[in-house]
Amino acid sequence: MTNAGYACINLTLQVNENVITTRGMIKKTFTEKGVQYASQLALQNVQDLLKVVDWNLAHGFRLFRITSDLFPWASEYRMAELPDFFEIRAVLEEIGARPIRLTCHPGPFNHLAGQGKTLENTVKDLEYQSAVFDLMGLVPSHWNKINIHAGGTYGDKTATLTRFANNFTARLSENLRARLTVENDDRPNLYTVQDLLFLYEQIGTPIVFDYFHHSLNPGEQTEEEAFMTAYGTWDVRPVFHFSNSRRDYEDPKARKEAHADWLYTPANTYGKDVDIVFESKMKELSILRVRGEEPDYSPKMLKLINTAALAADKVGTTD
DNA sequence: CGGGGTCAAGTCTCG
DNA sequence: CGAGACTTGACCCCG
Repeated sequence: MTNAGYACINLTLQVNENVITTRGMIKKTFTEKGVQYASQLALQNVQDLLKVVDWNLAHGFRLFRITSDLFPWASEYRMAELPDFFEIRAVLEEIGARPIRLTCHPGPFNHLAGQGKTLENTVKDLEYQSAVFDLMGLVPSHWNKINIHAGGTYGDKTATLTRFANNFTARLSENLRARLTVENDDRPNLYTVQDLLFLYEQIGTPIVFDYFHHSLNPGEQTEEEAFMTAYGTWDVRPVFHFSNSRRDYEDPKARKEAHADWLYTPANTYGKDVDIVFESKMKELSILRVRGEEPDYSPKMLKLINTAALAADKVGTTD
């Protein structure tokens, strides 16, 4: 079976009930208010994450990518020193016990092949993500993937991926190593699925196949070939990413890398069982629409949907 | 209290 | 050579 999931934000809860999991602050505020305030925000974030997870279960979603911004300024303290740590941990444990596959996708600043401070920051950020999963009580495996891009090429893909592999082995904890995956990039100078196969051979990191990125940066492989290459690197059911092009379906002037608000084409899974995170801007609503399960929208939601739907409707009528 | 300018991090691309 | 983008806009100040 294929589970459908989406990334980070539940629009239904956000718009109607102000449920958000990414409360943060700018540097100035952190300097002024410190870990005390970070703790408050983190507690509210995890409490809201529990609501989102429960909403997902109530609506048939058993896959969800959590935000990597649950803990503001996480690199500047250890979670255990937060004033609200015990309460936060209790909520995380509750989340981890729910029957849903949780993943995360740390930011574009993570470069495991980087050097100096770049590498230090990367290790810190990735270890923090892994520690969150540990606190949730999740057994370390690719089931709960921590997925990143390989990062820049520094002018030499092979040398860079070799550095990535060395740092992976030398610098990361066992639990993090068990969770880390890499994803193919959308730009021709960055990494294709075929490029990333090198990493799999070196250190066994599975490849997250992103259909849309592949279409923009296919390398030598067809979609089916890249899909199968990535599929072969997994030791549990894979998680792949899917979205449609905003330029092709909603706005001819959009950047070619932009994701569409809605979903327009099915993902071909080539007869395999894979879970898919749909990276459409309208989040869970786009999946409900494909399923033909349009809920009764609140006036606030209708306003949001009408804004997003404009481009989509245009495509429909000019076809 | 709503709107707009601004915001940690690395690298690459585009204008 | 600076802005914008990336997996996700939210924070904070000012009028």
